[in-house]
Amino acid sequence: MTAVRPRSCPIAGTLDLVGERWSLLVLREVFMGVRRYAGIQANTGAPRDVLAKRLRSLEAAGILERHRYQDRPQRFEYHLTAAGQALEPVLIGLREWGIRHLQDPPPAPRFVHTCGADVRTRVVCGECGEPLEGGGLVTVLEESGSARPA
Amino acid sequence: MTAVRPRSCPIAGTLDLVGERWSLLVLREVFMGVRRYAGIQANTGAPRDVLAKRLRSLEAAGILERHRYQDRPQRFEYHLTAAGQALEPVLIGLREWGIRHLQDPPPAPRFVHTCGADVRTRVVCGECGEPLEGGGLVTVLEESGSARPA
DNA sequence: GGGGGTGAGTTTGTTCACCAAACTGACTAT
DNA sequence: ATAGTCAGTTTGGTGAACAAACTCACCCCC
Repeated sequence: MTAVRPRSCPIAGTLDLVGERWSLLVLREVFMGVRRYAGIQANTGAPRDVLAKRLRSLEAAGILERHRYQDRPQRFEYHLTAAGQALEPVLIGLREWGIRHLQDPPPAPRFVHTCGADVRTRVVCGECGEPLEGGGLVTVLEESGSARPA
Repeated sequence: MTAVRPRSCPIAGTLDLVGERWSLLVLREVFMGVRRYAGIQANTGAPRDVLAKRLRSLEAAGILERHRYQDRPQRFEYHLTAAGQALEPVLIGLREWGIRHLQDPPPAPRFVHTCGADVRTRVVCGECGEPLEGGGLVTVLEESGSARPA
């Protein structure tokens, strides 16, 4: 029996925070400017109790901030923190993949540059900035020091 | 009561395929060159039955392909299709976010350029290629035609 | 002041997926 | 013959998700 030693890696860590069923859809809405409970609930379809729980956990993770915009009754808006904003490439990556690879791509909310064109993600070398189009990428396993081609 | 009309969008569609708890971790392993059941199970920690289910659904989604590498007993390896390869920016985006924003970032498997440097994602304009560093991005809601700043 | 509506949840009861652990079947190694 | 591996499948229990109803604090309008 091979020992089960789940890799602790930043991908897993990030998914612990935003990898649950509704979290990224909640973030999609906030990115689109829908900041209040009712709108997020209507546009995602998340059950109300689950949505409340997700909003709390995204807040606890430092991804959303809750701002009171009225007292009596207290009402809140959810805003992205800097860390939340930094999830934009993930959402855009998911969107881009869906547009290209889903069997029957649904209409896509557009994320557009100020010049009017759609944005897209690109994987680049962190140092020289050169784009990697599938090739030239190697994964290195830290624990063993061995490298294998992707 | 606001009517619940879940947005059908490519982000949601993509998450229907890879948004479940273990799917992206399975893909991480395959990207890292771990292609067999036992290795994927050990490195992700996914329960065996759930892993079997996820491998089937990723195969059905056209993201993985099952290749028989021996008969008697039949044994399989899981390989990325072109569509699966195209999820690379999402994984790299999650990894990059984790490295920068997790409270206590775990050691990261490296995704390196052939020049030896870590890769990263960049959001660029699909047309002019100009990088967008947080600014200059607008979300357009197709259904209403209204635009709001992100 | 009574009736209807909204916004943001919480409560309730059921169903379902996840989970760990045990089991299977076909093999290999000693 | 015994033990071990690989790739699952089966089993039974538990927690989470789910839909629907309910709550609470308001506002509006007649």
